[in-house]
Amino acid sequence: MPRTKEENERIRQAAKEKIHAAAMTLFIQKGYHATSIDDVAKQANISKGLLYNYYKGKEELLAVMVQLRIEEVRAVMETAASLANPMDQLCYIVNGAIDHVHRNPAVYRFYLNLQTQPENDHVLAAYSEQLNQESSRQFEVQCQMFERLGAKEPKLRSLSFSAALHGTMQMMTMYTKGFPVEQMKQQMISEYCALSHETDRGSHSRKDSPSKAP
Amino acid sequence: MPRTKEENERIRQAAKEKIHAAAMTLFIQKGYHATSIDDVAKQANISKGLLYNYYKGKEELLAVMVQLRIEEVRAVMETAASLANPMDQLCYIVNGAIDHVHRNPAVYRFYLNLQTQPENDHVLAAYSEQLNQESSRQFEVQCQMFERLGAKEPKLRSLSFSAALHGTMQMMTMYTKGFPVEQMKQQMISEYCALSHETDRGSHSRKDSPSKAP
Amino acid sequence: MPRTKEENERIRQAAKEKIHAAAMTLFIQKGYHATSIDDVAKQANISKGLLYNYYKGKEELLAVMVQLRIEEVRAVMETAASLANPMDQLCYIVNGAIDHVHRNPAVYRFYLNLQTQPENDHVLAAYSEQLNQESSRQFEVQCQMFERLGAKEPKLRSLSFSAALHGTMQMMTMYTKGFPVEQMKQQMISEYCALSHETDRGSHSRKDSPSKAP
Amino acid sequence: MPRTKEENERIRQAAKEKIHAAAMTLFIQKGYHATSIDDVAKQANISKGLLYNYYKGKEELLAVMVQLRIEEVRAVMETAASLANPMDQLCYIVNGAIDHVHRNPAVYRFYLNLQTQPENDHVLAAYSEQLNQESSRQFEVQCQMFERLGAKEPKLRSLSFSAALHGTMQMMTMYTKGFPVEQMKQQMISEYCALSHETDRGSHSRKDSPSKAP
DNA sequence: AATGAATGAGAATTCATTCAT
DNA sequence: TATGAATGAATTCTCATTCAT
Repeated sequence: MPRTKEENERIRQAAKEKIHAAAMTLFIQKGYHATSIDDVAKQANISKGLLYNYYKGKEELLAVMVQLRIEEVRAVMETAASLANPMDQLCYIVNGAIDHVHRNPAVYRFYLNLQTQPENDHVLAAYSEQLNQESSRQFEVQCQMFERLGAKEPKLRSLSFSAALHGTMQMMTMYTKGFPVEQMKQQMISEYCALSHETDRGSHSRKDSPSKAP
Repeated sequence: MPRTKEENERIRQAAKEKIHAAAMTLFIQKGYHATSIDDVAKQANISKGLLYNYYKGKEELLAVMVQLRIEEVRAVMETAASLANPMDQLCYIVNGAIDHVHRNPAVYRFYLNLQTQPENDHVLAAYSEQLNQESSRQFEVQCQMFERLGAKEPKLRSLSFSAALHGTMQMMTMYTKGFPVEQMKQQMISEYCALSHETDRGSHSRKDSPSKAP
Repeated sequence: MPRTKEENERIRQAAKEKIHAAAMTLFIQKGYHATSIDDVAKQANISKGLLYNYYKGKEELLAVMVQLRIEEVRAVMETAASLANPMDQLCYIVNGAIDHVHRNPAVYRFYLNLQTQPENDHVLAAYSEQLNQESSRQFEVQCQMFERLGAKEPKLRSLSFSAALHGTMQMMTMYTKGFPVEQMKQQMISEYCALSHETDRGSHSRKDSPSKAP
Repeated sequence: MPRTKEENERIRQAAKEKIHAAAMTLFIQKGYHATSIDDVAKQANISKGLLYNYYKGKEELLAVMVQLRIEEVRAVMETAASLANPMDQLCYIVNGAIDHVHRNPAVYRFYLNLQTQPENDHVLAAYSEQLNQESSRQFEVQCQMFERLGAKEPKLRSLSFSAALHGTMQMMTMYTKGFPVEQMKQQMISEYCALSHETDRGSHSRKDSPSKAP
């Protein structure tokens, strides 16, 4: 007697999940190029053939990872956007991003690595591009937050915020031990997530520093 | 008649230089993995065999690039360190770094990619590590600059500066067109390269933001 | 309640037939090598597993096709042989063969392809051989027809007839459109299926053409 | 010291020839599908890698064979066409074709096998098509020969001739031993390569046999 | 009888590296 | 010094076949 449709579906999903998890582990650990399909199959405890039953090839495994990442990031932004006021929203972003990298630096490292792939690497460029596009989309949302916050030049402010945030995360992946996570978070928050901030500093600001213009 | 020793040496150096330039061009353009030795030899207009005469293999070509990068960065830091006052020093760093990325985003992108290589990629990890170590060294020097500047928490300040700087450069490699380079530079400068800055802002700082504590 | 023996058998036969038809369609369409077991199962709307329940493997599907072909050809020859006079017999063969190819060139093409399989292809050679043997058997029967027809050298005449017939069919599979089917048929018939023929032409025949010697 | 350009070229040509010969031997012996690249390399006594240095893949080896075949066939037709009178031309074709198959039945068998490849086999169809096109081209030339010979319906006559010739060759590949080669050749010649032929037989021809109509 | 998940052997292809010249 | 022919290990991918359910 054959298995029921549902049971098969369950088995399929479980296998796909197992493979995907194995790929993710290895890609993050050893990198995309350094991981062979054989490695993935072995890690997932299945045969190469089965892997190909579920995924078209190595590239599709990466595609799935990228897709999931995009959804993950989008979810964070949506949660942030749903918060009542822009201060909380930005705080949420800072905390979420930094905590996430803190818990799992290799993951951020992996995606940053992917995003910095040379544009002419025909295998990876597409995924790099996808991640970049998602970043752009987030950036738009962020700009609105700074607008609501009353920033004089919300775009510039948002860019500056993103730079500081990603720079911080980048550092975290490189100097894992002893990184003053909390302090950096606090600084980001006091710098960017305070309503009064710009107004306060406005009185001292200089003409050539538009985002902090008086 | 045979060439003189000097001439031979000159020829060797020229050849090595040609090869190295070819490798650099291609690695940056297509990435390390996507570039084959054949590609490099062709780009350098020499034979594969000759390439192996000068370099032990593909990896050594990368090693040379990393070495040169380290020297380049070190030179910038030394020049900066030689300037009279910390404000100028930091200004010099900001301008140098950002202008450099602005002129050639792919180069920064390449090295950032290398630096974010997974730690278990046995081929690339060593070079990634080297770059990271050099960054650490720079960081020490930077800390001294902030110390001389009178920063209350020079280490934290330096870290924050580095984060902002690298974050900015990272963004530049991803959104090349229309990036407000000058504005971002000005902001970095007004934020970090002013003596009065911390003092000024000290009066508004909050307890939970240690780096800006009075 | 369980099915009766007969019903079971009926189901089995129906399934086998379905599978075999699917295989035949695909083999003829795409060729034996280019058709996968998966393709066949899908075309037959059954599972791979069931296919293996009925047939030992891909090769057996081919064996069945070959067997059926042999029976088909044999039936034609038997019908022909049952006709009253050799003229009708040969006419029947010509008409039957050419019409069949005309209606379905791909089928003849397929079997011709199989028959021209290199002898050392261990998978297909056996089937190629079987078809050839059947051809030999037919040839014997044909020879008798030419004998009854009064041909001077029945074997040679039969060979010539077979060559002309198979040559015509071969051409038909290669130039489907615009092939002068009826004219070719008529020519074959007037050349080979007339009692008077050889006698008639005998008067002009030359010494070096033994089969047409008076 | 490197080899001279010429020497390299010689080496390259020799290797290509060796590979091509090996491929040809095996393809003819075991068939295209049953021959692996490994087989070819082994037969040629070289490494797989070298094979790929010279040929893009298995398919290109086939392409070369097809190309050579086309040239070979074309050369025969050109020589034939250069003969003084159509009788000699057709004689030359008959003798050339049949002798060739007689000496090497497997070769004709191979190309016939290729030409009868199912049209939907995407790998082989293109080559099958090429051979067919070349056959068409030859057919045109042949028609002119029959025209010069004064045939009433040169096209039909040419088709009939081709059918008889290819049919004969087909038979030869299937019943190698004891095939009455010379007799068949003589018959073809007396049937098709005689000026008087059609006129002679014209008196007996029947209405329904257009190519032999008076 | 029926299913399709799972296997693994085998095929094609790439490419860093070596070596004879 | 300089060349490029030659190698073979590593990798991706396919598919006939098995087997638990």
